[in-house]
Amino acid sequence: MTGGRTRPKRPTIADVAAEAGVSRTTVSHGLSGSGRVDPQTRERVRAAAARIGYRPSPRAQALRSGRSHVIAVASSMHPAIAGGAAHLGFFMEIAAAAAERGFEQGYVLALVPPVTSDRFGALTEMALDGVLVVEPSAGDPVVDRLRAERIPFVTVGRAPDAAEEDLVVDLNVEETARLMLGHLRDRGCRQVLLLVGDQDRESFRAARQVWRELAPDAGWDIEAVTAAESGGEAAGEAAVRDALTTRPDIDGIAAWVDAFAVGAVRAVTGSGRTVPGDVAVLTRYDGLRAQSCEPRLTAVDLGLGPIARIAVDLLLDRIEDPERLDRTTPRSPAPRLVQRESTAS
Amino acid sequence: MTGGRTRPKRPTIADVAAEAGVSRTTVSHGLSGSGRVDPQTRERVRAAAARIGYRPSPRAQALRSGRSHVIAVASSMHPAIAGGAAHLGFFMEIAAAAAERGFEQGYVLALVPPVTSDRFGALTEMALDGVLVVEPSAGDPVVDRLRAERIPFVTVGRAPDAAEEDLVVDLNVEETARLMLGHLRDRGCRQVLLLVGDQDRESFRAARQVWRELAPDAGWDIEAVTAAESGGEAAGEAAVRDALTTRPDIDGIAAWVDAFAVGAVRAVTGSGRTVPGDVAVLTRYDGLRAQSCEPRLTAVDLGLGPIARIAVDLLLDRIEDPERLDRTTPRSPAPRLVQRESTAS
DNA sequence: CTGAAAGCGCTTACAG
DNA sequence: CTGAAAGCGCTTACAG
Repeated sequence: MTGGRTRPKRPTIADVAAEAGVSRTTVSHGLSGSGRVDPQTRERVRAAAARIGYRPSPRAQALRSGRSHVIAVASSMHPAIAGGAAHLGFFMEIAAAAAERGFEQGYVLALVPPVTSDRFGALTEMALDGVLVVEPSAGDPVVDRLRAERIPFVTVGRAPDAAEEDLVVDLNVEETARLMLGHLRDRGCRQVLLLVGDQDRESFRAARQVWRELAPDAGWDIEAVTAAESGGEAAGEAAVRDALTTRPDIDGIAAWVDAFAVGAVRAVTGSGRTVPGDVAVLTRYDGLRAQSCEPRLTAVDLGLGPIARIAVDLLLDRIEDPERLDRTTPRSPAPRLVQRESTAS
Repeated sequence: MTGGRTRPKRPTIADVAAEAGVSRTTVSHGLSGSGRVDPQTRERVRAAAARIGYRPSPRAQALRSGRSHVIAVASSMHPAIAGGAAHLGFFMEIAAAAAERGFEQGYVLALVPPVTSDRFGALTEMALDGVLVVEPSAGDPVVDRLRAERIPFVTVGRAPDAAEEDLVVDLNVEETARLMLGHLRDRGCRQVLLLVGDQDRESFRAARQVWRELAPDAGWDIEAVTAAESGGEAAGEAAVRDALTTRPDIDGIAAWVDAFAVGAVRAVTGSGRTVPGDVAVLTRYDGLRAQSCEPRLTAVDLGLGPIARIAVDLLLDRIEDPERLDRTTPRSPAPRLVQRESTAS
């Protein structure tokens, strides 16, 4: 008993085999339930495994099976938007729900932080079985990378340049746009400013399209305005400040990004106007930003939780059967307008 | 050329060896930079690898090295608190910062959702190199599990029953308690109610202790009140409603959980009193909840981002050198009181 | 400087 | 029903 005690190595399947007096094959079958094993033998194997505290090595299983049981959620959105000052919002809400669903199914969900393109390589250095991509833009670098590396992925929201074979969970962008812009119209807004991000995303496209549909009858004639997604609240504020100078008749603002909406309120207030008295403001994503803004913002409940779950299930289907042809996606929950003070009449 | 095209298998190190006309050993050395390889040979290997699009298999590397390069962040806090209605808050703020730091270091961060104890087994079925545990309670089941499985972990905040050898990043609980309760005292509160969660956490202990220190001089004589962490805002509201009935002289409330603070404000308002006119309210964590509450809540900026980074670095040190004895932890940033309307004089 | 061989810990045809 | 053997794709002593 001289010499330091060596750290006890964790038992392997060979140890169980020795303990139970059977082969490794039989241990594997006995423990996993695959193949036919005599019930008595199986019981012996189980007991032996329990006795020595055996737990199969996930790393070995991963190599053998090609599955790491790790999925990830990624976004090409700029950190200022994806995370926000307090690192919260759209992205994290999806991540939290996806993590929960994944865990239920035996997968762990990794958070890929918003990174610059030179770090995308790292994405494929990790053993990811699949990836959820949140609101991809046209030519999204994350999507490109995933496609090139043949890593299964599902987009939450359709990329404007989505390929036929891409798996997509719809964000109901058109319906959402109708809810928002229809609300401003019904409320009687005479001149509605549309404020979207500078990336080419499907939700922005839908916003523009629906705006154009409604504009003629409603008498709206302002061009949509764009703000840098990387600019966050300040960018939204600047854009609206400029717009109000050029077009003092604006009495409604639909800001597609919640950070922009907060900036929009500041710009309106800063110009001596009131919300909603002089200008009504609403935004798409009903997160804490919308709820914490003063006044509280009318926004859309997109059902991000259920949507994230659907996306995870779809991704796991694809991972577990990469050849399946069925690409029908369960319907996403319908978006719902949550009216608050910012558009009160 | 009959038969369907078979899916091209991704190249392995053997393919590179063949392409470059060297052994697998040399490819491995050449690509990783380990061992000595003739520069010319190395270049040939690099070129061959690039030509056939070789990427080392992370799963094989994981088995060989025992490192999956996946770390996780977990919490035993109840979902209602850890996640909250919109799935945000304390936990996610730490997760976001930790994910960023981990990614920089070549690790991916997984989100372990708040789960019931019967699912903790799943924790060890995943190939995790290490885990960050957020604010463990005494007897925390996640910590127990990790210890039993010898999985490296770092706690963010000290467990009341932390072992000597545990790695801990301090949350400065005592300093935080002094900031909060000192502020209420300095503001002139005559009777301060302390509201903490029903789990045994270090931060709650510090709150009680500092309260007891200040109470004699300040003339405070109410026992601290506890609310079920699983009850969220409603639990906080109920607890404060009861307290106000028994002790109508309460003019200050320090709610250690932000959800409780929101409930506290409701209870105060619901009793016909005003915040901060009749009762001042403050809370520990300065998240969106504190900022979005009406009125906005005085709270403490704990520096969760920097703290999460420190925790990740500590965890990776431990993972990469499990035997190291040095347990000194970098100092966490000092907490800072953020004064808002809820405690205005 | 280069390579043959062992081995990380499993699972899965394949024989018996 | 049970087991010997191959193999997933690497890396690392060890020889040469």
